[in-house]
Amino acid sequence: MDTVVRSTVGHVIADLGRRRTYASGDLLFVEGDHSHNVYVCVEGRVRVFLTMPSGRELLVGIKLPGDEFGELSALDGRPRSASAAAIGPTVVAELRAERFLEVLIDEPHLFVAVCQSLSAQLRRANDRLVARNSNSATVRTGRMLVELASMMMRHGGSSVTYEVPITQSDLADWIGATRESTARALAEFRRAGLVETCRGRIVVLDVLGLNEFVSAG
Amino acid sequence: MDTVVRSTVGHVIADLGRRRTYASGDLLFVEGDHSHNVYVCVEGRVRVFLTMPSGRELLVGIKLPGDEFGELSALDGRPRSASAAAIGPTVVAELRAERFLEVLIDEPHLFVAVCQSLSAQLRRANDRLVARNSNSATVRTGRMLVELASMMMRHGGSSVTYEVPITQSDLADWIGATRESTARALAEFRRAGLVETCRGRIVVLDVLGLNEFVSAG
DNA sequence: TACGGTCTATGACCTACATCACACAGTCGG
DNA sequence: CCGACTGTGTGATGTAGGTCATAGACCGTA
Repeated sequence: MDTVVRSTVGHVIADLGRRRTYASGDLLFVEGDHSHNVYVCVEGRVRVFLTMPSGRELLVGIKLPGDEFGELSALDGRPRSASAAAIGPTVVAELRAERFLEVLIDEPHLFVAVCQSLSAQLRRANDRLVARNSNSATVRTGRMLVELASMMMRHGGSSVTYEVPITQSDLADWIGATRESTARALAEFRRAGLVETCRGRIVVLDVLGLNEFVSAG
Repeated sequence: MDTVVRSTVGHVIADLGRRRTYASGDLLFVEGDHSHNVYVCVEGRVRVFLTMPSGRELLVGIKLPGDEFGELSALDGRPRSASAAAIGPTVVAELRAERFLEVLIDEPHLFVAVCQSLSAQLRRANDRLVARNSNSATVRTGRMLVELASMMMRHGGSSVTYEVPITQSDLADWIGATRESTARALAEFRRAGLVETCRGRIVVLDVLGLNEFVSAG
């Protein structure tokens, strides 16, 4: 039920919006921009991230096909609070804020869906705030890996092991740690036989085990 | 304009809701609760906070008269993501989620306001995430003090110096640091002649100076 | 006015992590 | 096949800030 409603928002944007294609790494918008379009991911993946003064990035979400993003600026008209970039070749649908709002006003049930999406993001942000303050870098690394593995699962990963296509630098940026700390955490997981690492990707051999590992201590 | 719209949401809740009075420290709801009421602060102040595994708290917002809160659970029906407690004697209006949603569906422009409120919270959460990763405890302490002083200003503080009625433990919990770190930061500010400290309150002698202090380095 | 509770202040550690530094392994273009 | 580049793996070292310990100030209350 929930997903039906949510996908409807995506569908509306997909139906009314203009298709756009991006190559890997292309930026859809950048933190501070005064653009107010709203997007839905149609094909591929989009990463939404904050840039810290140090220049490092901090992942706030990965958008998969059907997920909408960029609503914040569309809703309140303020500058972009985050940047968005394509992970691999990606197709999105782009809709102007004015049109988006018109549709929402016409269809209050879509408004509920949008609010729920915002709520989910807010809950997630709070979780991360707590995680950052209470978990070690190792635990955060493991948690993020489990999360990414689950995401792969959701999107057609069928094997028992999950290949997460990501560099250690990205992973580090995303959990708010250094590349080195992340590498050390991965080394720990590797020694425990939970993951394998190679250039550009991490293979989670035992998702449950990894989850256990970072839950217990 | 923005505030007019926002206050309307508050007014609706205040008009339709049931008045409730709380004493200092009383809990309105607790993280994990399955209640779904939405609130507006009518008189006094409410602090909304997360509880970390360590038992420490983390402030996510202070609600002043006119501010609504508790919308998340009302909107998505999920358990409370945070706890809310009265700071000093407080009056709020409480409205059932179902009624709240009915009104929103009837009045789409209120929906926009709610979305904007959620957006603002999300932006704020992101800011804190970045702050936590890039600023020292001292800087965060100072920033929070400046913010609290401004809040006092907004609410009738008229003098050049601002008395922030808060214990160091609370301040520490709110910025995600220990009481000791916060005390040391305050000692630094005190030596610089920017603040004075006494039992249960901090007097900001020079808001601009403090702001400068934590902005520059 | 003596006592328990709460708040402030500060010193002495000690760990988690960032920083720096370097070596090595894929991958790509010429 | 050979640099150049990008990614990985790990040691050495520094440090911010957490933890622990202690002491004094302030406040309510019996």
